[in-house]
Amino acid sequence: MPQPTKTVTAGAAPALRRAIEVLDLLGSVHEPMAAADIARELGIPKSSAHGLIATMMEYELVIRGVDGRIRLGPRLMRWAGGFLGQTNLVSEFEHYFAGATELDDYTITLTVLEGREVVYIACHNSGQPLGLTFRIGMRLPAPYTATGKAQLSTISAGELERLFAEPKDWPAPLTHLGVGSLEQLSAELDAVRRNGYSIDAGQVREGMVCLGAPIKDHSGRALAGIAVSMIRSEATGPLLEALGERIRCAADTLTHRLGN
Amino acid sequence: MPQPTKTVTAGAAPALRRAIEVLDLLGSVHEPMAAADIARELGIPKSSAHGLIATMMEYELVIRGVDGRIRLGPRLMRWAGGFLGQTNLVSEFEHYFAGATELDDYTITLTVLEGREVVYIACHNSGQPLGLTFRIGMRLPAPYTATGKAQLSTISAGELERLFAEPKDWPAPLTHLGVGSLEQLSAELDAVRRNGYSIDAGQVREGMVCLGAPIKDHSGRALAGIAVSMIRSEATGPLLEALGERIRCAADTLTHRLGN
DNA sequence: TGGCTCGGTTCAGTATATTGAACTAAGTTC
DNA sequence: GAACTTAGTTCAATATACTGAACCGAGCCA
Repeated sequence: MPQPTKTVTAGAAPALRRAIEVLDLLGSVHEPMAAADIARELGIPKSSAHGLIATMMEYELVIRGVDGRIRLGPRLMRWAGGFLGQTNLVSEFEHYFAGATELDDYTITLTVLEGREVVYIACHNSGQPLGLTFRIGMRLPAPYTATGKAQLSTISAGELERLFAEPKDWPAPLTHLGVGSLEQLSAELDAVRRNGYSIDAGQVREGMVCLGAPIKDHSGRALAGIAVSMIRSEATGPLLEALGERIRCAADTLTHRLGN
Repeated sequence: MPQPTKTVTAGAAPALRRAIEVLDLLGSVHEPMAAADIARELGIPKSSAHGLIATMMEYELVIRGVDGRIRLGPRLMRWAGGFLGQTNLVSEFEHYFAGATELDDYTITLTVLEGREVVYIACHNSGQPLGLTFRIGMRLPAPYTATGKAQLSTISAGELERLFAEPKDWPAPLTHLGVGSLEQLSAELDAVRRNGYSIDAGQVREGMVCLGAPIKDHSGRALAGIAVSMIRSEATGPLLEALGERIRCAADTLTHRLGN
């Protein structure tokens, strides 16, 4: 009975799978696409794409612009609102940092891990210019961000390997400091586990330093990550260590408040 | 050939339709559900729900909590980010109101119309307590909100009737001031078209007054709505009129900046 | 403890969703 | 302005996804 091929069981709800692919595609290119382009890009028959997109339009998952091209629709915002409302992560985050006045001058962010990327679900941008304003819904490559490394430090070596073994799995570096190998990443994650907090020193943006820590579920796996960001010139040794402790402590408190 | 029943063509991509229903359901109840509950609630066979949910979990559209119950997953945030990034509505909004310092003390919101509701896609909450903090992803019934009325004022009478003809179509009022009939609403929308801005005086929250205006596309149909909110005691006649003009002017400018 | 309820999972048969091919229409090029 | 390319749409035939029924297993109550 050899059938060990881990084929992705492509035999259930194909319409749904394809719809997901369409939405991912539209989300990754940053402009609308013609229906025929979508079909070509995904390698599905034109007629199938046609029917699928018609149904998706009916529900406003996608909308057709004035030029006839397809773009993401507002229904997606409704679901995102449901996700944010269902998890109390965001409200706990808001509440906690509303009370942490000594961090008021820093930019604080909350993300969830999504594949090889982190997605920002809450942001407190301080007045201080970092060369980057975090926004809800924004995505960045996990291995370069502080929140991403914090979350990756809680998954198993096997899972990590599955995510980042191949060079093609690696997102393009954002600065010349981007890590590039599984060994390097996994050594760094060891350090994260030892210290209790993660560091991104200029891997996302030149001149920006971020410290992150994971919020964990009952099993110890990361549910989300938080980070504090500052400009490089401010990131002196003692302050860095103090803030690292601070963010680790914040993550632990939030982990606890969420019942874990 | 009598087959005039506008049956919702339930013969295309049923898996997708059902997945949408599942996500809507999970988004509307504010807690996780057991798979069997979902099947019962939607009136679909248990086995179908099982297969569907398995596929949805594979893509992290939904996730299974520690108690085995199903909740919305983080993938939805990614799509929302795509939607927000694709439209420059949000960035134009941010940019415009960042420069409008005379409105700094007011709460300003941006919504899109989604069926009978508006969804908040950007919010500037002022310090002033309104008894309600607007949050991204939040939904409110369109006919009670200023942004909703502003957007409804741009659709045809026929469409309006299709949305709100039946009493059962009306969302539950949020305060004792909620409108309740199509006639009343449509008279109010006439006034909105005359004045150029819409008013919600205590229909969303007792003691809160909001003024809204529509951002339009090339055809004159609303693309989004913006509103300014204040507490009732502040909403004196002259100020109200000035702010109404201001928000209408802001909406027109944004309409123009978006190329319409 | 033993029976019962209810959630989750599996599987073969059939109702039906997908698709290849054919067609229209609109833009583009020479 | 005519030929060509390409997007959008339609439809019957068939490959296949959904379903009903049956099977586990855990929790609950008497």
